[in-house]
Amino acid sequence: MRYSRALIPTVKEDPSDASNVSHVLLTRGGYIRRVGAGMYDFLPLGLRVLRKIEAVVREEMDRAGALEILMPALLPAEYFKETGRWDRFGDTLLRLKDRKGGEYLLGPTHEEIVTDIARREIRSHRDLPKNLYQIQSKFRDEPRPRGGLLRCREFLMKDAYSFDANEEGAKQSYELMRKAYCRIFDRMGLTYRMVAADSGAMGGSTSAEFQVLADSGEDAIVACKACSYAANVEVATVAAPSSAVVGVQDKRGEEVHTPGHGSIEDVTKFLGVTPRAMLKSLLYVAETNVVMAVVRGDHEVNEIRLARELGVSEVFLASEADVRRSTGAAVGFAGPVGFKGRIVIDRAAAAVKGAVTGANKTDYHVVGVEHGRDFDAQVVDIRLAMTGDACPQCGAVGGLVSYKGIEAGHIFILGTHYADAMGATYLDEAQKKKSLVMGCYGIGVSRLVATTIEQHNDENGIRWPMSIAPYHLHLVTLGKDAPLIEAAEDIYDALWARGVEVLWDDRDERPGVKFKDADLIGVPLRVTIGAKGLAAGHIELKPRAESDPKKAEFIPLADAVERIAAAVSAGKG
RNA sequence: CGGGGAGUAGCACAGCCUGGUAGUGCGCCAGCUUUGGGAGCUGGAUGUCGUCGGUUCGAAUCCGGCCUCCCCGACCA
Repeated sequence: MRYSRALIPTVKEDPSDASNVSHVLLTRGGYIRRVGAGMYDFLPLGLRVLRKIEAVVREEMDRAGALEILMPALLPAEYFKETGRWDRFGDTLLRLKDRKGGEYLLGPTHEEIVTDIARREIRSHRDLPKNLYQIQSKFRDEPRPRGGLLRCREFLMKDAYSFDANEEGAKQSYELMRKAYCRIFDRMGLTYRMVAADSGAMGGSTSAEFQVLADSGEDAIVACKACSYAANVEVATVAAPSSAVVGVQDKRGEEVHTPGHGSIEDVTKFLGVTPRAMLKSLLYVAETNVVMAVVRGDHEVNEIRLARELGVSEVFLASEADVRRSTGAAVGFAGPVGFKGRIVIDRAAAAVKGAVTGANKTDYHVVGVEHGRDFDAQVVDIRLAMTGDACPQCGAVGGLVSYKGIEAGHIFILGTHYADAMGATYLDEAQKKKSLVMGCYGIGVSRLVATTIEQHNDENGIRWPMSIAPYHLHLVTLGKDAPLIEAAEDIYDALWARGVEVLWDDRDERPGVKFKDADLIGVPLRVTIGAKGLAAGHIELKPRAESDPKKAEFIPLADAVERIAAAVSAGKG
C-alpha cells in the first residue's frame, strides 16, 4: 500500500477522551475512531490488525478440530426466555422490538442459539464430540464502557462451544481448547497467565481465564514464583499464617484516645504501631444482616470469598448510617471487642497477639487485643491474596506475586445446564436419551487489538508483533528523484511478490514526519531509502523495537529483498 | 446507579467569573524557502459556541430543563 493513497489519519496530540495507552495510540495512529460510547470505527489499519488476529484464532481453532459457523447477532427473545437469561441478564442485554412488537435482542453471547443447533442436528453419540465456533460481533449494554477497545458495547468475539457425550469427553474438549488458547496467545507474542477464576453464575465446574499481564488491567491476579499456581484474586486462597504477629504486649484491652484518626494509616502513625498489628473491622450487609469482617490492618477483604463463607450470593459494604447504628461509632472506629452481632475473622488476623483495633466509640481505639481472649469470632479465609503471601499450592514462603491482567480469554466446562434447559439430548449406545455436556470458550478478538498494545508500546508509539502487525514492513523513501523512486518500486514489487506486506511512505513529507508516523504506527520493520545511501549502494533496515536510530543496519541494494524477506519470516515466528 | 468533570473550527484548548456578536496552537488550502526525527515566512478557508427554553435592548457568557461524553466507584462470562 502506498501511503499517499491510504487512509491513515495520524494525529499529533493525545485525544482528550483517551485514558490508556492503547486507546491513545490506536486513535493517534489512525487505527480507530470513536463513534459513540463503546463503539468504534475500524479504519483500514485497525481492520488489518483485527483480521490478522482473527486469522491466528481461526487457524488454531481449525487445527484443534473446531468447526466455524456464523450465528445471527440479532436474536429472537424466545431463546433467552427458554433458559431464563432474558430476565437474568438484566440491563446488560440490549433489547429491541420490531414493527410488530416482537421482542428481540442483540446477542451478548450465543449459548442458547448454538444449543438450539445442537438439539436439532445432534441426535446420536456417533455425532459427538463436536465443537462449533464463530467470530461474531457481540453486544452488551455495559454500565460503563471504557478504555477504547478494551471494554465496548459492541465488540468482536470468538466464541466456541463443545458438545460431548459425558463429563469425561467434555474434559478432553476443554483440554484441547486450553492448548489451542496457549498457542494463540503465544503466537501473538503476549505475556499472559492462565488463572483459576470464578466460574460465575452459570454453574460451570471447571474454568480458567487467560489474563494478559498489563498494569492497566482491570483484573487482579496472583501467581506463584515457585510453582504453577495462578489465580484471579477473587478466588485465590492463601496459605495459613505460620506464625503469630505480636503487637502491644504490655497492655490488655486499654482504650486510647485517637481523635480524628479513623484510617489504618492515621492510627499507625499516631500510635506508632505497624499495620500488621492492627485489626481492620469492616461492616458488610449480607442479605439483611450486618456482619463484621475482621482482617489484619495490612490486608484487604476478598468480598467474593466473604460472601461464600457467609453463604450468600453477594455482600455490600455497609453504609455510614448502618455502621453508626451497629457500632455506635463513626466510620473508622469499629472493632470486634464488645460488638453485638456476627463476627468473622480472617486466619491471619486471628493470629495477631496484642492487636490495636477500633473501640466502637468515636475517636477511641483499644490496645492489646487478642482473638479468643478478648472476643470471639468465626475464623475463616476471607482476605485478598497479595504479593509476598505464601503459595497455597506449593507452600513457598513469599511465593505469590500480584499482577494486573486484562482478560483475553475464558474457557469453561458448562455441564448440562443449557442442554437441560433446552432439551438438547442424544441417544447413547444403549439407546438412552442423555443431555449433551457442553463447554464454552471465548476470546475477545477486538479487545486483543488493544490488549496487545498495552503490552507492546514505547514513548514513540506502537510496537506490533510481526504476527498481527498491519504490515510487515514500513518502507520510507526520502526524496523524489527518479532513481530513488525506481529503486523503491523495484523493492516494493519484489517484496509483495515474496509475500511481504509493505506500507510504502511515498508522501511528499519531510523525513521527520515520516519517521514519527512510522514509529507511531508501529510496523515491526522499517526500511529507509535515501539519496546518499542509494548513491553508496545501500538501504537501511531498522526494527521498530530498536529505539536508537543509529543502530540501523546498512544492506547492499542487491541483497535487500532477500534480507528483508528473511527478517520478516524470522519475525513471524 | 452514586460522586466528580466537560460539551466553543477536523483535533487540543482559551474566552464565561465581570453580557456588547468568537480566539490561540496543531491540522487544512495557496505561494516562496526548506528537506535524515513532527520546518520557516506570507496569505487564506472553516463555527447552528451540545440542545430547548427563560432573563435582557443584547447571551458562548446569567438562570432552568434535556441530551451527550469523560473520569472515580458500583456493576460485569
